[in-house]
Amino acid sequence: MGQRKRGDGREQLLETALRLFGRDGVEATSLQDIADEMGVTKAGVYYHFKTKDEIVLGVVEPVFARLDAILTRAEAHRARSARIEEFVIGLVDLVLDSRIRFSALMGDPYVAKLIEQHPNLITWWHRIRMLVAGPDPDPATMVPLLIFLTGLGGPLNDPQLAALDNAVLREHLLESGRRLLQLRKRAGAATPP
Amino acid sequence: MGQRKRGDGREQLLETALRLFGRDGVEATSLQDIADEMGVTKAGVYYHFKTKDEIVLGVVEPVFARLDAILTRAEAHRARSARIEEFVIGLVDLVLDSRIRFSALMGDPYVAKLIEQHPNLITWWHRIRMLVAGPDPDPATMVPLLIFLTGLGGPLNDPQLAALDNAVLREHLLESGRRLLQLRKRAGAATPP
DNA sequence: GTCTATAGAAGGATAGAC
DNA sequence: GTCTATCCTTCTATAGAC
Repeated sequence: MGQRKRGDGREQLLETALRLFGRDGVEATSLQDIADEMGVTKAGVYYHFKTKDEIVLGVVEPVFARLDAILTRAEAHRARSARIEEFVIGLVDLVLDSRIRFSALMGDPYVAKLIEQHPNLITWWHRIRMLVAGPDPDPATMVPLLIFLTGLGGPLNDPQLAALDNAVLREHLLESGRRLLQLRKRAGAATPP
Repeated sequence: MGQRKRGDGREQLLETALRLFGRDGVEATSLQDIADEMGVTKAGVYYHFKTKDEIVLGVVEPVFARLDAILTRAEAHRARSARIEEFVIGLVDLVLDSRIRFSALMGDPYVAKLIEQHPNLITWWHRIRMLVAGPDPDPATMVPLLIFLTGLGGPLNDPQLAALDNAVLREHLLESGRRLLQLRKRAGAATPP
């Protein structure tokens, strides 16, 4: 008890912030904008968060938490191709779930600088690198990987594609990932001998 | 005569602005920042451009001009695959030439809003769409295209990859584009009967 | 938990001297 | 073509009442 489940002020604020960050960019979104959108005043926002950076971190951290879970699951596989496939699937689902353009947020300069200042948030990139490219990454692997990672958010910015059914969009994103990283259609079950 | 060739104030300013925009994002780059970087004052900047938007347009327009040329060349081909191949090659070269991360700038929210206000700049997207996907675009074509377009800038943000030789990086970018858009290795000359 | 009020810095933009 | 000086707005952030 003592724990409200929804509209929990803080949670609602983070949702609002995420929406505005995704639409206008972090730098262009002022605390005033967030306050207006929620129908409160700026001081009301400062009750929940001491600084703007704290809000941005609050928005970004859940994404990294899921990324961490995805990596842990992928790293458990023995075969490299299975690891990559698991990673791609997890990433696509992450992007689809938090539709608020994953990579637009991740590509945001404001967020990038914040991440640089938080060593524990930098680690995820090393882990992805290791997972996909191994200890000695070569450009032939890294270039497609980075295009996929950076490009994943692109289709969601297009109104027509964003309107697509989640399942349909998911298949197309997965197919693109498979093509880029050269995975066969299915790692496990399919095509029996 | 009467036309200075370099350090032409205006040109030098645009170069500086492009560098800062690419590094920190447009919104986070103030006219003060640009002035400081050039060793002049804010008012000095305002002599060359009446508003910040004018500077951003000045930075963006050359890119669109080249994009326009690329599209015109690609549209001249009869076969669809040849059109796409020509487009991919042109785009990769554009990104490599103006290394200042093409898609980071294009993905910038500030730039996006400016473009929306300039009808003649919106056209390019319709042309690409038509070129690659035809009059009735389907998701199976659009999703990979958007991933490629959005993701092209990714590798250039990675210090290790950005340090690569232009020719090497070019080949990897082209290969990624071919995989995503499913082009065979060469459209014309190669593999004779 | 939300408000009013305000401080203090930084932003875009202009006027006018040199 | 560049400067000083200034204006107005908006920004982050804080203090203190309700």
